[in-house]
Amino acid sequence: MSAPRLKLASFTPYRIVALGQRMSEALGAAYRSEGVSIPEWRVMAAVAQAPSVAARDVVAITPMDKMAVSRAVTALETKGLIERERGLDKRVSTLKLTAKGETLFQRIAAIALKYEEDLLKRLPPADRKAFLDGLASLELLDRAAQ
Amino acid sequence: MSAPRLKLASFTPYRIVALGQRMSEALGAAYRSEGVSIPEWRVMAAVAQAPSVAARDVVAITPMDKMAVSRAVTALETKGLIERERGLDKRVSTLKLTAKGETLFQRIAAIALKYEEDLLKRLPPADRKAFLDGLASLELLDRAAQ
DNA sequence: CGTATTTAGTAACATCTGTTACTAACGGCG
DNA sequence: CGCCGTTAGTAACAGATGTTACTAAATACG
Repeated sequence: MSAPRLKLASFTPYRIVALGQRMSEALGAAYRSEGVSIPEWRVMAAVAQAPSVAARDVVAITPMDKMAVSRAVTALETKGLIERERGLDKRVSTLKLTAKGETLFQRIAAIALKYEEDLLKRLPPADRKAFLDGLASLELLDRAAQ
Repeated sequence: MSAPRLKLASFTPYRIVALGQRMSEALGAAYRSEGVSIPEWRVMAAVAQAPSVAARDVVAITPMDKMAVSRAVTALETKGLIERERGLDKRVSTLKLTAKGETLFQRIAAIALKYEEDLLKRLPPADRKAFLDGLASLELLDRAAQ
């Protein structure tokens, strides 16, 4: 077989990245209109799903480095959406959403979940399962790769 | 049914974005070591697959805005990887890879294609097809959405 | 204990990216 | 031809992001 020539439109990693960017863009409208940036939204989501985590845990859970998390937390605190509490270990602060933050999170989450639902709903159930399974496999493989 | 609580790890758009980022990261090593940035690489790929395109076409083909393309083209020209040729319409320059650029492109493309192959190879053929079909559907749906 | 190493988080700087507004060139049409 | 709207590309600024190095606190261990 001839040397396959790389075409962007059929290069899987590129397609996934591009799709992800467009989804980010589409969802971004939901939280940008609420005055929340992407990294801030990620931190909110991470904290919402596991209250009282530390910033370091957010780094472990999300694809953000610790500086990005630090900045997002500072911004969220300024906006009154998140609280830090210093614990025994004086280096770490545990994070949780304020009431205001929780309300905002729920509002954005509802939009996000609806978006996901609309997207998946149009794939026939069998295809949907196949796709999600494939996604899971790639997540593992990619994580394993070098 | 209860209000589904958003969890990052099971939120499809997030998973796709995160996977894309990790793939970008993994592939990024290939061209960063050659002194080429992501936007530059995208421009090279776009030009390689359709020589003599104009910058505006690159904008149409890739998820980059015209400023990003402009900067990448300037950088690539400085590095001697790409050439511009002013045509009849003096506003547009057609782009093509130099010999050096072509060589570099092929070297990076080989790594990229190998990466893709390794990734897909581990999905059973049926699953692979299902996944790629699903991906295609989502690309369409997302494009159609609002 | 007390010194050495590690860890959580941030400050400060450099670089990259997005936005707005501009210039030059083209095309339409009176 | 000559004005007007449009298009390709870039300059210049603002804001976001990555990188390096630092501080403070905790742990390791002789």
